[in-house]
Amino acid sequence: MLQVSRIKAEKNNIITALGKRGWSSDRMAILDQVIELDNSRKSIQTENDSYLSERNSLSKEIGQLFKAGKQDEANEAKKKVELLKTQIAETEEKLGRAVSKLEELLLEIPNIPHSSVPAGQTDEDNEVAKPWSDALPELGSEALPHWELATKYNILDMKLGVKITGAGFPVFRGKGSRLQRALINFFLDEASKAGYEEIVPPLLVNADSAKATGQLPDKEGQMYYVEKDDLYLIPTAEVPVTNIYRGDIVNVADFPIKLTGYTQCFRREAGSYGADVKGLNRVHQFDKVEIVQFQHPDQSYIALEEMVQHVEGLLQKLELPYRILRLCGGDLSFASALTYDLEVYSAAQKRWLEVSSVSNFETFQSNRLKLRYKDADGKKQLAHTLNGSALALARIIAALLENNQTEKGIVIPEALRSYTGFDIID
RNA sequence: GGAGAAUUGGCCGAGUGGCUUAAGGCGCUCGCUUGGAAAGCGGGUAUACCUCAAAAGGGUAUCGGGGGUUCGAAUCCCUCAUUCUCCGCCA
Repeated sequence: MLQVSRIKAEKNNIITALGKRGWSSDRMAILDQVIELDNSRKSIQTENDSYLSERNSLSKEIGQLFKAGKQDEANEAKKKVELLKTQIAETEEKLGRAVSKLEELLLEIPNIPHSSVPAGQTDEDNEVAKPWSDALPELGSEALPHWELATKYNILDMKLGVKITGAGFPVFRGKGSRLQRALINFFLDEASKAGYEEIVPPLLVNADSAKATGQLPDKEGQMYYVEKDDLYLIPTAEVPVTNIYRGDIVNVADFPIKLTGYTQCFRREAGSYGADVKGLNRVHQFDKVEIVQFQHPDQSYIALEEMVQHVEGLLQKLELPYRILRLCGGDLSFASALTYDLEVYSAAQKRWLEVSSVSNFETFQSNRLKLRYKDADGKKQLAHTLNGSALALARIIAALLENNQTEKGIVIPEALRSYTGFDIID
């Protein structure tokens, strides 16, 4: 959520920036609506505060009059307050309406893209920030996609998931299960080495948390919801981990705050079926290690690069061909100012699979979180938040299975062998 | 799940309708004092919003959350949440 003060101060910049996201000039009218509504909100509040102030001083007077035994004067004053109360009820209702309408409008405005974000509408327009310079792996014609390899080696059973739960809930078994666990431990160890504190958060969150990181109201249909307890299953560890600092005022000296967490992630992905989402390409439940940083605004873009490098390091150790995309304005998520997607080449499917998305949200999330720090002058400022997948398992496994298939079986990359305890799946 | 008790500032804690501008203490911080330190003494020490060109100052709200009663609520009522004790169930 953008701050109203920023919309007022930087309206023209914001118009340019939203243009990058493909906003038409009609939609830009919302900015003026916000400014106008905020001005009227202020004048209503000023009015209301003066009524409240009057009521408070009259009430005090009444108390003193009663004590002095001046019943008549006291009753006179009571009548005045009686009138004021009607007035207050009216202005308070107006104020409440203005505040909620303002918030409604603000929730419709996405984050301002960073200056380096390329213009463009769709994923076709994303910029390849770092291409894969070597030759892409070529497999023979007998190469199998991961869902067939999974059956061949009995390490993953999608049909069993259908029986137990429904479509999109994979069941890993045997070496597939071990591989899963190995990757989780590998990713967490690497994050710890990079200075991230490990967190095991709750997998269900309340509405306040979901709202603070932007899942509500924007992506309500994306989350599984437990009605009886009014809780949401997390779509990513970002939600509970980022909310650790909701409402906090931290010390500048605490920056950078670096957290990592492994969780299972649950996404309804309503209405998506077809070849693109076959096997592990898109599932309702998957495992992911997430990295999160809270940063001083001056440092956040340095941190973003560092996070991308961390994820690159993981892919290098797993010996997977990857490329890095800088998302264009149209493909950028609602809350993000700058996002790098890391994609891994899946040799059997002959396509790039997104395995990580690393973003700087600047103050967009922290404004909802109310996460602040005190600057050198003791003034409170919003912190910057960043997060990235490091990494999402399902698609990594898909790529590992496909790219590493040989006649003898699926070869486990060197870096993982101490975690898996075996070097081939056969 | 049932019964009872509780929730006050960074922390402890007083406060049963107007004397609260939330006492007192601890912590933190600044100053005085000192050769230096401790002790002592004095000051400061929540958040959001409004007002003000800015600062200073002023106003409003917040005593777990929400709602209500009242001229007036930390205090009374309703409701929800959380914590503790006991019972039940349980990996």
